[in-house]
Parts: sequence; structure tokens; C-alpha cells
Amino acid sequence: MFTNVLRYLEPEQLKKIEEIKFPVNFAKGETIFKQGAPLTHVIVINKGLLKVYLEDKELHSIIIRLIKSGEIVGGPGFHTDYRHHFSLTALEDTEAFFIDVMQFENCILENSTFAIKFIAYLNRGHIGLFNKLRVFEHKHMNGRMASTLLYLSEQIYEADEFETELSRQDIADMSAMTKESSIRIIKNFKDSSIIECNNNYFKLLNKEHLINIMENG
Amino acid sequence: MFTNVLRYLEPEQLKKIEEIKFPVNFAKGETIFKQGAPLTHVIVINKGLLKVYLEDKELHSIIIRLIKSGEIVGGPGFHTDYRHHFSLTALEDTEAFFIDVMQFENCILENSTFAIKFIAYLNRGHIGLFNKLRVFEHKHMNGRMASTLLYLSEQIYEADEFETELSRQDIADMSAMTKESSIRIIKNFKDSSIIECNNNYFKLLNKEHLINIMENG
DNA sequence: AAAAATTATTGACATATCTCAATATTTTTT
DNA sequence: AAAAAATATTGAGATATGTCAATAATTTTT
Repeated sequence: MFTNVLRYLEPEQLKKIEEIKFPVNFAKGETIFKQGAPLTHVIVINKGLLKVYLEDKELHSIIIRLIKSGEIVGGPGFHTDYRHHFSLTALEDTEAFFIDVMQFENCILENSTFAIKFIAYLNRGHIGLFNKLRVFEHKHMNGRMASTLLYLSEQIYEADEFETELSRQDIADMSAMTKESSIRIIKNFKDSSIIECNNNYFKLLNKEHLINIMENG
Repeated sequence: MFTNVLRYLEPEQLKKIEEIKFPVNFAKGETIFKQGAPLTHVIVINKGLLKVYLEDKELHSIIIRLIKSGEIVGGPGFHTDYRHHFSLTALEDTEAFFIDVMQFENCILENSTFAIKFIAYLNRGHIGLFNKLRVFEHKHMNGRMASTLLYLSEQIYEADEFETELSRQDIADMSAMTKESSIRIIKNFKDSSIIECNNNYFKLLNKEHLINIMENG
């Protein structure tokens, strides 16, 4: 049973999707698709954790968000240019199902309730991007890092302490700064007893303080 | 006749929308809606120019894009929280039509081709936001300003020279910098004969150079 | 037409953040 | 287990950009 927008499909549609979907596995570090590549399938993540990121001419990349198991990944190439506009890479070993994008389109055409639910899903993504833009533009580094740590704790690992596969560079790419800066700020937060951190282990000790830094600093 | 996504409606649907829509006029500087306010209507711009911007706790605002006549404005509050997630203000005197959002929803439910076209419209917006994020994050000020000037010339005024109602603060808010910085960079571009500029008159003299600045620095 | 208010411009200065380079640590490969 | 590679850490220095304050130019109001 799907936990994402596909759960709004009619039983016959669901059966059809179940029939045509096929599994693909990815090891940690492997890329599911690259920005610019053709968009041929919608992908459902059965297990794993992935990063969605924008690349530009330079080496630099911006991690927009992470994708957890259960989530569906389409992309704004759907019904525009049928290209991927971001890259998707596995942070942990990942099991994915591929669904032909034309079959997905049929579901929308045949089922207007599903179409509306899909629009709602797109809009939630849009709201997320607005928030990302706000955070990236208006906060100093401390605020951006606080925002990233709270995101990881609340949205991704759903715990105050967690062990992550994200590198310091990844954390920096989520926070719009260099890896050196991310390291320095994590150290500052540690020294101020706002967090505990050893290598890939993080524990948020003072969430109120982090929220305050995110909002005011 | 609509030039936006509404042109894909069936004749009877179009008739219905024409019946229920009502006009509202706004003077330069007036706000159509504010971020946080309830989303009750979809708006079609008949005449004018508007700025779409994000606000945050502080004074600061980020202009995401401009809206020209013919365009439709909904917002990601549709089928999520029914709130506006950005503010919309007239830069020029504006004529708008308001369409009840529930009637708009009916159009999607009744007409799956329209639903798909609306999804395509949302996705183009999503791609635009990705590009904005990329520009905001990776360019130095010169690159961001070049990007803004090219956007105004190519997407908005559709001419190499134009007279704008945008203030220096607006141009700064489109380019993720302070107004002082925007003034300094415009001056630099003038001194380098890349543009001509007197008050609100702009002329792009060397587009290739601007594109180069946008892409490489 | 004068006064007031807003917006634009310039300069001096402060500082947050990046860059680069050296070293340390951890992970992967042999 | 040793060697190699990748990632993380720290420090010193450079610089792009923001802040603040003073002045100039427009625009709006009276």
C-alpha cells in the first residue's frame, strides 16, 4: 500500500500501477538521475534516504530537500520539457519502484480527484521551496545551520538524536555555505551546548535555542 | 479571450467563469493580497504589472517574479492551507479579475485536460523557482544583477531599452542584495558601457557581456 | 511655488564569509 | 595490517557585501 499521493488512486488504477511498476536498487552514493536527463519515470522510494539537489556550471550544488521511504518523486519536467531539473542521489542503500510517466499521466486524466490530490502535492512542494528561499536569503550562517539541524531532526529522522549519512559537505550544501563554515558553526553550537556531535552522531540539546537562532539570527 | 491556462477550458466552463468573474482595479503601489491572508480567489491580470514577493519577520523582502497582463495568479495555498504564501503588489495601475477558487476547482474536477494543463503551469512555476534559487545562491552580486536586468529586458519589457516603475529597492529585492549595492553595481555597469541608465530608463548595450557576467561571475 | 516626504547616491567602515593551505582523522582498498 | 584515498578540521588572510550616516535628487503634498 502506498503512503504517498498514489493512495488516492481507484482500485483498478492501483492494480494497473502495481502491475507495471518495477524495482531498482541503488547503493549508497549512487545517482538515480541527473539534472538534464530525460524524465521517463515517476519514482517511489520503498526504502532509503536520498538527496535532491540543484547543480550549476561550477562544482557547487544546493541540496533542496531529502526524500525518505514512502515518498514519490516526479519533477517539474512533467508536461513541460520532460527533463529532470534536479539530481537525485542515494545517501543510504535505496529500493525504488519506477512507474512509467505516461501511465502516471493516465491516472490523472482518468481520475480528477487524483489530479487534485496531485496538485495539492505539487503545492506543498512549492511552499517548501518558498521556505527554502526565505531561509537561504535572510539568515546568517548560524540561522541557516539551525534550520538544517531542525529539519533533519523533525522532518527526516524524527528524533532529537540521530546518526546521519550526510557528509559535512552535504550539510553545508543544505545550508548554503562552504563545508569549512559548516564545520565551524557545528563546533560553535557544540561549545555553546546547543548540540552534541561526534562525527555523524548529532543530538539537539536545546531546541528552543536553535529555533530562536533560526528565527532571529 | 484568455491568454493563460484558462484558454484550455471547455466553452461552457469558460462561459461560467466569464459570468462569475468580477473586476477590481488597483492603483500603483496598492497591494492585491498579503502573505498569510486567506486564498479565496484566483486572479487574472487584465492590465498592469505586479511584483510577487516573500516577506519574513524582518523588513526584508524577496521579489520572486513579476506578473504581466494576461497572466493568472493562484498560489500554492490551493488545496493545502488556503493561505497566500506570497504578497502581490501593483507596480503600475492594474486591472484584475477575481475568480472564486471553488469555481476554479470545479473546472479542474470536470475537465482532466484542463487539470493537466494546470499542472504544466504549476511545473513551469516550479522550474522558475529552481532557477531563482540557483541564481540567488551561486552568483556574486554582479551575476545576480545581470540576471535581473536580462529578466526585465527579455521576460518583462521584451525590449533592450525600457522605462521601469521598479525602485532601486525593488531591483535590489529581485537580486538578493541591499539597495546601496544595487546602485553601485548599476553604476559599474554604466561605467563599463554594458548598460545605459538614467533614473528609471535602462538600455542594455552589451547583452553578450551581461549573459557572460550572469553565467560566470 | 514652497515645503515635506520619499527615494537615490556616495563614502567610510565593519564584518561575515570564503579561499587556500596545512594537518588530522576516518574510510576504503590492497 | 599497511597504504591510499577521501573526508574532516583548523588557522591565517583576503574580500565581497552589508551597515550607517550624510547629502542629493525626485516626487508628493500643501
